[in-house]
Amino acid sequence: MNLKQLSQLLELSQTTISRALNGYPEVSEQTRLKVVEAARKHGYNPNSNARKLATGRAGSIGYVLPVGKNVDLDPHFVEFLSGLGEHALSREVDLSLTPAPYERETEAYRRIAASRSVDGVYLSSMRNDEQRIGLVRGLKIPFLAHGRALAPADGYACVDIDNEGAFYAAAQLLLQLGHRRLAYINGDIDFTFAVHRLGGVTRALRDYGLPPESLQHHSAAMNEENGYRLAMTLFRDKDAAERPTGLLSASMFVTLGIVRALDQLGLRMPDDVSIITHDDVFPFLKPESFSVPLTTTRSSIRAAGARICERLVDIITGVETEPVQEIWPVDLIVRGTTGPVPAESRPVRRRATEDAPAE
Amino acid sequence: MNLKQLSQLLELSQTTISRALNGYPEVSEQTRLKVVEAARKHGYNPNSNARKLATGRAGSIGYVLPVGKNVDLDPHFVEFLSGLGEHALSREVDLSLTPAPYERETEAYRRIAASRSVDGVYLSSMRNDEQRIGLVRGLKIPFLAHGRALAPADGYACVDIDNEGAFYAAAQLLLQLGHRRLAYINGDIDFTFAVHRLGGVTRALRDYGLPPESLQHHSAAMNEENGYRLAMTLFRDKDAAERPTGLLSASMFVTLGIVRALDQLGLRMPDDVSIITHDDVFPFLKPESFSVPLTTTRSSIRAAGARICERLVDIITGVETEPVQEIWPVDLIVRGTTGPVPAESRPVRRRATEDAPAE
DNA sequence: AAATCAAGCCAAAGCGCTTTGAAATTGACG
DNA sequence: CGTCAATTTCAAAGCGCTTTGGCTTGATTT
Repeated sequence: MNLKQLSQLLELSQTTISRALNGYPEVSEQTRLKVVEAARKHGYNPNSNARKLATGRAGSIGYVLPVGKNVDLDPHFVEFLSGLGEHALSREVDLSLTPAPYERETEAYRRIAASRSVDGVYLSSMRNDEQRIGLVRGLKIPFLAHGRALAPADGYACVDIDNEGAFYAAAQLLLQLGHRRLAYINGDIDFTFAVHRLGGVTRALRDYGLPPESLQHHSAAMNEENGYRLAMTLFRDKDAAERPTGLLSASMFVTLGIVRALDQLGLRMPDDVSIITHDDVFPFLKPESFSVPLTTTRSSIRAAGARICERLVDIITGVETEPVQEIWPVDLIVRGTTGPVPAESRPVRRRATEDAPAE
Repeated sequence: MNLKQLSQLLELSQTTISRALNGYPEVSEQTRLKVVEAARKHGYNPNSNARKLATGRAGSIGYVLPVGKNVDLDPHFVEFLSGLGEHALSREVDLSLTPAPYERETEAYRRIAASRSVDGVYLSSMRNDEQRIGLVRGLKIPFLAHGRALAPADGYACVDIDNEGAFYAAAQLLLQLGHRRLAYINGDIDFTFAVHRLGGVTRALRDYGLPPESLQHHSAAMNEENGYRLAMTLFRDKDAAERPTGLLSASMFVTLGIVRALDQLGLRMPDDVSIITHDDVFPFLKPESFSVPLTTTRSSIRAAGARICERLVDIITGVETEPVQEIWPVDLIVRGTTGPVPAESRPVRRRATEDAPAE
């Protein structure tokens, strides 16, 4: 059943039917009711492709899905999607995923732009050498970034969490607890979130008068395996006086690996090592799900998904005009994996004030 | 730049351009080259909506994304998507996600069907009271199921793994190792995969002459929390003679919880308890990532995603006509969490043959 | 009673592509 | 040189919707 058939059935013009169904005022309430009723009864649904062609609006937002034999999507993507989907529902938009290998991303965006198959896109997993912002802007696709680029620094719309502040706070807590030998198992440093987080940690060190080299920093994909491997290099065969006492971890999957390594080495949290982990909020694995409940920096990626959908629709519909950079604060939640530095590891004091911040 | 403009530029008809670009034989190789070159140079890409309208083909496959405040997408969905996306790339199709709360699923499929926004859909998370197969068949949307329904038993196309066989094999191994007090922490029994798996376990018990009641069976959403909670009810305050010695787990997240509980209770794998876990293959958490490497039943959900894309496209294009039910075998991989039943738990033998299968 | 106006409806022109059926061009051949 | 078939190109008719601009009404104003 299409518009023409329905119009013949009701002995009304296609115009009137279309207007009645789309809520235009030029049609009497009486006819509208009749039309709506008939449409429902005969199961009429407008052909979305015809509508898209006529209006130029796609009614969907796009995402270029990175694929490849060795490309792993972020496991938190399901949570992000849940949030996005929940909001998309209320705005009646669909989500269109265009798969593309990293090397052919540009091409994918060009096709999306030229084919007008979506009204806007969101970008995520921002990299240090981010090219996409300039690209999609040039292609005139409305867009919203999840995360920030290093350059351009502003002038584009984004939603991001305060990664710098979060890890500043986390490092600060460790320092306040007396820890001086810190390590950070970071995510892939090609991504800006990892750079920002590292920046937060080093700023905290600086504030405490510690040189940046005092931090043992490792960068790798955020999975259990790397957590285990890097924790092993940090702690195996090290005696209490030299190994780190405060450890920052980029994700709970990483921390799973760290915990396995510590167990194996007979090190305990927080007695031997204090750990703070970033938690994107993942219902299948919670910070309480660890032998010792994790102290975390927490920010719901699901909420971010919902917000990104909301704002992207606003940008598309012209409700939001100025490019706002929305930075969310991150909670630091103290649970069981943080505690005072172990006695035998306390730095030898020369002056009584050495433990205090440098300023 | 649209088709008309390009045709004027080249002083050729729109017909010829369209044919040249789409590889029809009615155009000389010489003109085709000229056209393709000009299209590339001027960045011409056909408007996808116009094309969809004209051809009736959407060039995308659809999925109804379950959303809701308390709805959690399966974390393995990212892996499934990776596989799907990888194959979608080679077939040049996009993936369209239509969010819908569970109660309004039917409506979503109806809209998809009437609006012709996708060429076909795949269904997943098949439930016992599955309605969707009849629905989409009635709506004449080409479809492929990931997983099987209980009814109808056949007559529809699907890709599934041999859940029954996998858990038969797993239970059998435990029985062969002498375990007689088995427990199974299953996924939500509303889903058919959980029913099939339970069926496999009970069949194995039957083959060994054990009554179905001898299995302690728990069903719950597959996350760490439930794994911990249910393992606690199984093992806490139970002495060695009454607690289960063989345990089956529906997912690695569940097993994380089980392991935490066992650690806390001071029970060891495999000395006190043998465990077999189902592994969908998740790069962020591998069976080797446990203090004791997990014995698993393994089947790559990523491979399933790729295969489902492949077959769905075949179904849409008419290459596949008969509804094939494709059931993949599942590997049983023995690692460290399985071993012989502990001595003190061995059943008192009355006859020497009691350990052998009943048949 | 004529003039004005708003309300309600309609015909028709797009949107940008594919595809049908016919026309023009070419080359081969008697 | 005319004929026929094969090759290459084209004009035009859709695909199913939205939207512009105009046409009828019947009511209200002057």
